[in-house]
Amino acid sequence: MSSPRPLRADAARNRQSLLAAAADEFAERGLDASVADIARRAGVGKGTVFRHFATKDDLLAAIVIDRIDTLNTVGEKLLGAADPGAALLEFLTVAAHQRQQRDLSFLQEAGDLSPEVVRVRAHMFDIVHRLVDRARDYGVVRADVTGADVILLMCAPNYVASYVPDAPPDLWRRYLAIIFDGLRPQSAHPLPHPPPSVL
Amino acid sequence: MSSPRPLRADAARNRQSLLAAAADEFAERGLDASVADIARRAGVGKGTVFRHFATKDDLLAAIVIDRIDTLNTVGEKLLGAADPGAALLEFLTVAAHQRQQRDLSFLQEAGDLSPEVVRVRAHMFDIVHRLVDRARDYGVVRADVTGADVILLMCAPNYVASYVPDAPPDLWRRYLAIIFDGLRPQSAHPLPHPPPSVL
DNA sequence: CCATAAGCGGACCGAGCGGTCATGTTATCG
DNA sequence: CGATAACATGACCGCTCGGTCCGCTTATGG
Repeated sequence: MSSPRPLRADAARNRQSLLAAAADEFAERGLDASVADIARRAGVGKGTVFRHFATKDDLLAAIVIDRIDTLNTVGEKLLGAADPGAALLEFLTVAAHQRQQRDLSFLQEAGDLSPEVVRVRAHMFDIVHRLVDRARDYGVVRADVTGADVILLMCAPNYVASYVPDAPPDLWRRYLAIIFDGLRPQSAHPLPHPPPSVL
Repeated sequence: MSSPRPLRADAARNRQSLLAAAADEFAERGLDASVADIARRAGVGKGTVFRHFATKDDLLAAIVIDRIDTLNTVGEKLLGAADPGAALLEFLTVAAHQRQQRDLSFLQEAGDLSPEVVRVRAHMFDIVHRLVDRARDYGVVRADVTGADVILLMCAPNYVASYVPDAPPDLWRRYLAIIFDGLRPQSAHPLPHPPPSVL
């Protein structure tokens, strides 16, 4: 599984610099941040980027996989929490907090996503489904909402907040709260469209 | 105000073809649809695009202005509706229905937006604020939600629905309903962040 | 300390973009 | 109908992008 030869010391350092720089750059300028800018920010040459990541998408995938993985770890723990409603809200908070400023839209760009991304993403989807099921049984999520709905709504708070020019960094919390209130049974009105089957 | 010379017949035809083609192309491929593709779709040369619209952004602006304008007309009428709650929901439905498939994100790209866009957008913002105020007084929108909140949340349903690969064209209605339920007083929990002041 | 392989850098490439322009075409009107 | 101004066209320009490649540097193990 692990590579037979460990990385050289400087190579390992550069790899970390690159991941950090890329995460920042993607966060600030969206997914069309240029590889050259990322390299400059990391203090390395452009060639070095492609030595570590065969393609720009691979670099993005590495970041995304890391984020989803830590999110999954949080999710697994929350599956055992005492209050399933608070657990779901906490999970969504961590998720939104993680991809700060800009959505990395790792769900998009269908077709050309690596098997590894597909794997961790599927794992995350499963966790969300179970968190939602528990919260629904517990009575804090309305009966007609599915895990797929929550997965889709998960990125909305960051997206919405990104529209205000100099947004305070926690503005997304406000919209997460509003959307979460929409998931509760108390205000539930009949939904005009069935949930999506896939995801 | 109006141009002194009317357009020649063929020029007027091409202009309409271009607007329609651009609207379709932007809807399908987002705002990085190429001018060349738009021209091909409209059945004209690339140079013709720039004869009618000095820049790609101007073309986008023309579409956006038209859409916001018709939305504003609907909004004005709804300001006099009997049921302010239904009026607000109807407005949001029309808004979401209009920018089908993809968000044109006319709020973004701050800085380089034409004065005309700023004008009609400001008008729309005013209408939303009044619709929300009326709905709040009527008791169908929670006390701690502002017009700015609704403006920001307005594009979310389309955004959310755009993530599912082969989404049914009306899926956004489901998420508009959920988000709208989040705006109702029945499920309101305290919001963790103040509303944005601008907009 | 040296030999060597791993790693690095940045000039370079082809593709695609928004936008321009000289040349050819056509609607319009006296 | 003919003169002319308005219009259309697509080759072309400059630019930026993701990705390549080869000559140079440097960490590493014996």
